[in-house]
Amino acid sequence: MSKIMKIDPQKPVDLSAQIAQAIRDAIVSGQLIVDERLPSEAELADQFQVSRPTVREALKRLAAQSLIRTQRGATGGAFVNRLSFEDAYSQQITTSTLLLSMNAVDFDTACEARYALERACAPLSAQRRTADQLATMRAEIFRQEQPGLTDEAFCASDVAFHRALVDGAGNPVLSYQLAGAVEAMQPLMNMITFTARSREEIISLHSRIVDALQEREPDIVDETLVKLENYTRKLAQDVADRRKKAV
Amino acid sequence: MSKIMKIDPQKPVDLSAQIAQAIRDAIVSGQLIVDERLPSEAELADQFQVSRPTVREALKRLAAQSLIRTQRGATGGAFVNRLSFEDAYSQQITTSTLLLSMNAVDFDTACEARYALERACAPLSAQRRTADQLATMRAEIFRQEQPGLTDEAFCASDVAFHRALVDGAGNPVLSYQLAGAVEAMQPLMNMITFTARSREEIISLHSRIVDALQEREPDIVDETLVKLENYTRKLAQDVADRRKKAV
DNA sequence: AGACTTTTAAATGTCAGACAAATAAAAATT
DNA sequence: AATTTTTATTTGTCTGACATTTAAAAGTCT
Repeated sequence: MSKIMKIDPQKPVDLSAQIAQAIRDAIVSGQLIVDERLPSEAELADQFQVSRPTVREALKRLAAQSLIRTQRGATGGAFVNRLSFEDAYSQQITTSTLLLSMNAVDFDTACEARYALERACAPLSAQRRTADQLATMRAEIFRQEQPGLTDEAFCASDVAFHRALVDGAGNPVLSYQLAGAVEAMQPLMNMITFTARSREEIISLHSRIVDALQEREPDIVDETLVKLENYTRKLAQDVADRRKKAV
Repeated sequence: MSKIMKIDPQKPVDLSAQIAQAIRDAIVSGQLIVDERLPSEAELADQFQVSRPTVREALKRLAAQSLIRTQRGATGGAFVNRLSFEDAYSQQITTSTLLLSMNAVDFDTACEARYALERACAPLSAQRRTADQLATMRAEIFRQEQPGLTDEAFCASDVAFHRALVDGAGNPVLSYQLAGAVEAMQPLMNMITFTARSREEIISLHSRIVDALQEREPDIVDETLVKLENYTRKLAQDVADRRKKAV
């Protein structure tokens, strides 16, 4: 392999991290292309003048970022992985969720971002939504109406509803970008206890959204999302208030 | 450590990947909290009944996802890492960039998503922008006006301009979410050759945006972003047309 | 007693060497 | 020609050892 990748053993950075960074740089820069095979672990160890276990550790770093996949066998090895929308989606959700919880992001901040971004989809979703997506949204509304549904399941259904709404925009980049925004809020939403009355209100707003999408009326989608945001914020505020009172 | 984490050696998944997943699940679920120390490598090897190198590989997977950080020494070990906005930002940019390039996402799709999301920031940015952010945007406009600036530098300045615009919304979750959208397009934008005339037009639109932000006029920000999107798309289309002609 | 230096112990980082498991391709067999 | 077996190569995992780092403990000096 003629790709130029270097590490500096004098640097106060672990060798495995340096090797991983060098390979990542080669991937990001296009020097290593999708499905291309990397040299074997033994060859990489030679090239970087380190031991094989150190190379393995570097490769595990890359695998954890979905940048490579490995395969055993005669024609095995490490290959540059095509980062799929699915992988990216999943990473996005985990990252967003941790980001919010670890940094104690408050409900209002998260809610504001989520609805701002979701409303950005409204025009495209009104234009491009498919019958399947409408059906998904209606199925989720139906689920939300079921008696005895736990709050957790209600929240999960809410997420599914909004995902279908976002997917209606027919832009995979948008769907990916919004994956975190919508799903990261689930833990925060799980703090809310949804009374029969609040569920009814949310379901009513969901229905209005799906109707407006069907009729291709983005303005109504947008203003209903605003209403939904305000209502959700109020519910969260009620929870916070009740907590203050209980202390 | 009383945290329940299990792996199944019969599963066709690498042991190190399973161990990493078990620890990640414990972090995501809140069982392991920020700054908490994990057991030593030797202890983990005991607990999971694997060798220490296998534990190390698992820990490298987690480190690559910024979920843990390790430290040598008597009181060293692996600690649950607080995922910072900076880390998340950086990951987001890398992921988004690779996603677009590896999946051959076309310019229009990426552009559409980016501007839809950016326009979602307009009302908040108009409301909350600071003098610093305005100054940053004006500095970037000044840079863009400089003669002899390479196209690459022009694109980088464009990114910096739009980042300041997004940061003006004063919502860190929004800034994080949009990091990918704005920066991932840089490689795509780098394909465009900006003539003096096109730069002039872009700079003019940038100026109008920053003026509208200063005057807190979100509608003008919005419609100018639409113009910018259309103009950018046209430039990219011109490049594509020229490529077709050259074949 | 306080400040400074040295030693200690415990952890991660790296290495060498060996064997196991998986896998496709080549060779042998039917 | 189709099927089975063998081969070669790779990754996956292990054992064992040593190096480096680091904070804390112990020792020394003023």
